[in-house]
Amino acid sequence: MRYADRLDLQRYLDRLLSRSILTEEEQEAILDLPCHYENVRPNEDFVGLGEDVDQACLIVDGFAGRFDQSANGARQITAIHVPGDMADMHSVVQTRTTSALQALSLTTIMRIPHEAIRSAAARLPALAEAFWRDCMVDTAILSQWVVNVGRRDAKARIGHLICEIATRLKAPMEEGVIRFPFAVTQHQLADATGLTAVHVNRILKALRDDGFAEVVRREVRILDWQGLVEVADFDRRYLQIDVPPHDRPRILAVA
Amino acid sequence: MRYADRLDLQRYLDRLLSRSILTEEEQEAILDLPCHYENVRPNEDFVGLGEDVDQACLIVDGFAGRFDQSANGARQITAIHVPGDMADMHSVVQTRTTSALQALSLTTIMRIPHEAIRSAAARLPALAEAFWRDCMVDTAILSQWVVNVGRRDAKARIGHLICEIATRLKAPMEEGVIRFPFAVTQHQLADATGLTAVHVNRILKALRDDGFAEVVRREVRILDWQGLVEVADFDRRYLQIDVPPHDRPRILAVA
DNA sequence: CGGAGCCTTGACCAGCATCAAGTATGGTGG
DNA sequence: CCACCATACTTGATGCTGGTCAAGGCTCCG
Repeated sequence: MRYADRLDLQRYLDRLLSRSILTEEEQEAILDLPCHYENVRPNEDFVGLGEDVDQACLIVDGFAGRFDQSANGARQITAIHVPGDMADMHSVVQTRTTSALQALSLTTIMRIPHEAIRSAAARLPALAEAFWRDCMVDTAILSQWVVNVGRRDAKARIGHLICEIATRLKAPMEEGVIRFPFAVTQHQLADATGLTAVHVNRILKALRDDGFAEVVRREVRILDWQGLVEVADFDRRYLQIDVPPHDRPRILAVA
Repeated sequence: MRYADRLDLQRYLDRLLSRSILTEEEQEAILDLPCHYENVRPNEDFVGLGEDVDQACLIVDGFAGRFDQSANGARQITAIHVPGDMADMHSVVQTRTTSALQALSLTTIMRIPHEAIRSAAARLPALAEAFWRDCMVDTAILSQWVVNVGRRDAKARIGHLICEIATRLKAPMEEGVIRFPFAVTQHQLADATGLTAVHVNRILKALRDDGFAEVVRREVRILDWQGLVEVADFDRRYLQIDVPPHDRPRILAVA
C-alpha cells in the first residue's frame, strides 16, 4: 500500500492548491506526510465525541459524516466529507473533539499524525495558512447548512444537498445526466437535512416524479441540473472551487 | 479615542489567551494592531455579501449578526457576535465574503487592516495558529446551530440561543437571576432560529410563563438557569471557554 | 400628539412528524 | 443456488408544530 500514499495525498494537495499558492518545497512536504490506511464499516465511528485525538483523517474512498448529538438522542449530521477531504484538519489546533466522525458507507481513510502536520506547518508556515484556509471553506459550507435546515423547505433541502455533493465531487455530465455514486441511506439523508426518513422518501419520490433527480441503488442521477439548482436555491460560489490564482492571498511572500 | 484601543484589543487578546499560549512579544503584537472605530446603526451592513475586504472587524459594543441569504429572500442569521469577538478573522485568509455582517442593535466596531494582521502573523506564526484556533471555535458554535435548527423544537431553539449568549458573555448570576442586555428584536431572533417572529413571540411567552426566562425591554433575565439548560439541551463544552492551559496545543515551541 | 416600528394575540391552515404495515434488496450459510 | 434474515425502502392514515394572515396595542421619539 505504501505506493498509493502519494497518490492519495496528491488529491488532498490538489485541493489545497485550488485555493492556496504553495512552493515546490511546501508541496513536497504534503506528499511526504506519513500515514496509514484504515477501512471503516458503515455506521462505525472512526473519531469519537469528546476524545483527544492526535491524528487527522483524510477520506480516501467512500463518505463520512460529522455527527453532532442532541441530548434527547436525535442525531444531526453537520457535514458530509467526500474523498480528498481532510475531515478533521481542525483537530490539529483543537485536539478535543466536539463532534464524532462516522463512515456513512464502507469507507477508506488515511490517518496522519498531528506531530507530522505540526512540524511541517512550523517549518513552512504557508502550510499552516493553507490548512487554515481550507478549514474556513468547510465553515462556509457549514454556514450554508444552517440556511438549508433553517430556511428551506424539504424539497429544497434535499435538492441543495445533492447539488452540493455533485459540485464537490466535480461529477461530470454525460448525455445530459450527472451521475455519481452516493452510498448513503435515506435515514442518513434525513439526519443531514433535519427531516425524518419517511419524509425524505416522499421528497425523493417527488424529485423523481418532477424529473429533477433520482437516487437508485446508491447512485444519484441528476436529470435536470438547471431545474434542480432552481428548486434547491443553489449557488455554488460558497464552495470556493476554482478560485482564480490572483484571488488566493498569501500571508507569507512566495520564496 | 486612541487611548481606548489597547483596552478593546486587550479584550480580544484575553479571548485568544483563554485558548492559546502566547509569549509577551506575541501579546504585544496584538495590542499594537492599528485600528479605527466605527458606529453602526441597527440593521446596517458593515460588511457586504460578496465583497472583497481588506479589514477585519472586532465587535467593541453591541451585537452583530452574520447573515446568509437564500434566493427566495428568506434571511438566516448564522452567527451572533458579541463584544470581544473578531467577527470575521477568517477574511484574512478568505477575502471574498460569503455572508454579510450586520449590526443587530447600535453597535461599535473596530476595523483592523488585514495588512497589519498578516504581517504580525508572518513575523510570529504562533499568532496565525491562535487566529486559526479561534476561528475553529466559531465553527464549533456554527455546528451547534445546525443541530439547533435541524433537531430541536422551537422552545429548545430559543432556549439554547439564550444559554449560548449568556455563557459567551459570561453573564453573572445575581440573586439567582442571570441578566444581560440583549438588544435584538423578535424578528432577528426568528432569523437566527429558523422560526417566524410570531412564533418567537409565543415561545418567549411560554418560557416566561414556565418561569425559565424572560426578555424585557432589550434585556434577558434567566430566572431558572438549570431548568432552561434542560429544556434547551445545552452543554457548554462546545464553546471551549476556559480550556485548561495543558490542553492548549502549540504548534510552535514557546520561545 | 402623531407616527413608525415592534410586540401581542387570535383564527386558520399546511408541511412535516408519527405510527403502522407491507415490500424490495442484499448478504449469508447451507 | 436457494432460503432466510436484516436492513432499507415504500406507502397510507392521522395529527401536531409552527406558518400565515390579520388586527390591535404598546413604546419611543420627534
